[in-house]
Amino acid sequence: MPELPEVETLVQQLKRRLVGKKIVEVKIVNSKVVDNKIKKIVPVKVIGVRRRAKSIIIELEKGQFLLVHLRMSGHFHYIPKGKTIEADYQRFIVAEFKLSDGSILTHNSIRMFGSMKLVSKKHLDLALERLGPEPLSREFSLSQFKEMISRKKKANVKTVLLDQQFIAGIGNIYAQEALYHAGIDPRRKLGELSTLEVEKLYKEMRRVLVLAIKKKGTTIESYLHIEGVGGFQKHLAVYHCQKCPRGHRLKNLKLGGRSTYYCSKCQK
DNA sequence: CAATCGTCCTGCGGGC
DNA sequence: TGCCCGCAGGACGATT
Repeated sequence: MPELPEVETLVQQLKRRLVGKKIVEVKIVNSKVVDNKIKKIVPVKVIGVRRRAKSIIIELEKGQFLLVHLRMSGHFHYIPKGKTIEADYQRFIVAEFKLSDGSILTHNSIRMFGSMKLVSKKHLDLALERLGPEPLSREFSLSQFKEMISRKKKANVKTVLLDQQFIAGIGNIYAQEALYHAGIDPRRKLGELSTLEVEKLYKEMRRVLVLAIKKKGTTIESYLHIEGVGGFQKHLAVYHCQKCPRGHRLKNLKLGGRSTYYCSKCQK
């Protein structure tokens, strides 16, 4: 489930492999996931690659952008010139991009949930305008977080962390991890959190995200980055775990329709 | 205003 | 053993 750290990892890796090259050929296998219009604009040069929330933005010449959302199971595979696509990566290909240096980028998706759209600057801005702040941006201060929390007193803390309009890029893994490390029960209402707890949540949320980026994300089930598997799954405290780091048996409940692991002893 | 539900999709695990 | 049901998950709109 690519969330902020997984998408950030992919963006850094894609940037190194795509920027300055041209996409010379496109093969679209699943046009429900990948916009057919991309075929009409090749050859086209890649200007930049960046991230906003869980979206990858590939900037092309002439004010065109590829807006990519991987949802749960999307990934990329890069094949240098002269190599062939390994059998593992031939499965679930939704699109293939041939680059000007002879390399190939495949976009794969198991669940076919994601999307890759060709958009103008205007449509890009429109698609991203409702997103909340980036938790790791310099502008996202503790005082801003406190102010945001004070505006939604009745909402529960875990659901709000998953709300992309509230804060952008956090998903089911990192919401649960941040809450565990902050010692906060996921069912708590925002209005009940003490100043100290809000500060702890702010700090732990950012710490967990930074560490997860350093480890190139969490590989559980299908996530892969371009160079292999992530490493953060070794650091998970609660997500998909039986016991917390202090050895307590974890509880699981549904919150906002999502499975939620937490420790009733460590999280109050 | 907050929470829940349905929708999109397919691999896989559980149960019979 | 084999098959079928239902769950999982992110975003978004509609509904409660």
